[in-house]
Amino acid sequence: MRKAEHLRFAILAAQREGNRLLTQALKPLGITPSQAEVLRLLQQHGTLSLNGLGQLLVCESGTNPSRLVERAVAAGLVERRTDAEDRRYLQLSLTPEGERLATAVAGIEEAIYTSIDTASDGLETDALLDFLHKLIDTLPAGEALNKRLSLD
Amino acid sequence: MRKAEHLRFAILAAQREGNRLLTQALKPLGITPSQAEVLRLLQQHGTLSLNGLGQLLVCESGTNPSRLVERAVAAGLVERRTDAEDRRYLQLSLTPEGERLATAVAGIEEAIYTSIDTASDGLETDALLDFLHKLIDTLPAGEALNKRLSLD
DNA sequence: GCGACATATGTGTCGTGTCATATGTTAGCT
DNA sequence: AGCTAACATATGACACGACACATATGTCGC
Repeated sequence: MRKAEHLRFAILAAQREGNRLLTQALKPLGITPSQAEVLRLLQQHGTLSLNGLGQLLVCESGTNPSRLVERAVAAGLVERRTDAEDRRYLQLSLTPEGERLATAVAGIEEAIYTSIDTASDGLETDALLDFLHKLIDTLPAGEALNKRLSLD
Repeated sequence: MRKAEHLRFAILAAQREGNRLLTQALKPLGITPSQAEVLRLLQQHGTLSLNGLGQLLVCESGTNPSRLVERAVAAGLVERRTDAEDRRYLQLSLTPEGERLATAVAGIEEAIYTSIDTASDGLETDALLDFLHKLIDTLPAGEALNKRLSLD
């Protein structure tokens, strides 16, 4: 197998298994990885429009978070109001319950990052990031990631 | 943003955008990335059972490729016969049309690998592979990948 | 041969992810 | 004001991805 193919499948496998593990870890909270990302972004940014949220989401089509948010609203985690100034926009914000879950999510993510740190111990992670950014920087998910990096 | 989090999202973004690009590239053939993986595996291995196929699939739940294969059969790309020796097993193989598409897929993958080569030019890709394998080796998708590496 | 167990495959359900398209809202031009 | 373009959001359709559970077939001990 040529190296590029090996890399492609290794990235695919890492993403898929990471998502699976995160799904398990979040199951006690009753939410999915995508929903967790929504909660964390709203916690960090306070209020966002649907479009604004979409531009920060890596996990989901930034082009279409309608249904993702719809489920979060149905679960009582997110409030959705139309902006009085410009009725095209939604104002999304966390409910107290959403706030509580967002904090729980942060703890779970911490544990995951610790195990990533272990796996990358002694490795030149900057080179990996360079490589990945070369692949994604011009594409929507890469732009979402870069936007988040610049806001942190 | 801490580095582990950055890595997590970069891998997620790379997978998501790679899949999106591959979806576009495969659209003229009328198949999806997952179906393409099925065709390529059957082309390389001749005949596989559903379970055997699942153990080699990275892209899809190896635990349940029934419906993935079902769609490929419906599209006339794969033949599905029950094994006469042990009627629990299926024997999956490509139709001539499936064979033709599998070869077309191989060409498309070549183009992708060339662009991955460009992005990884001058980088220590072995370190990246080490890192990814540390993350996935004990998990199903990692085992599928390792099995494929050992068969190539 | 019979019954418990294991294995292979299928199905139901839910949540993504993606694209195309529809609807509602505002801004800008004349 | 009226028309049109741009923008934000919603919806329909289809394929994955994951999990739980159901069905069918084979194996092994008795």
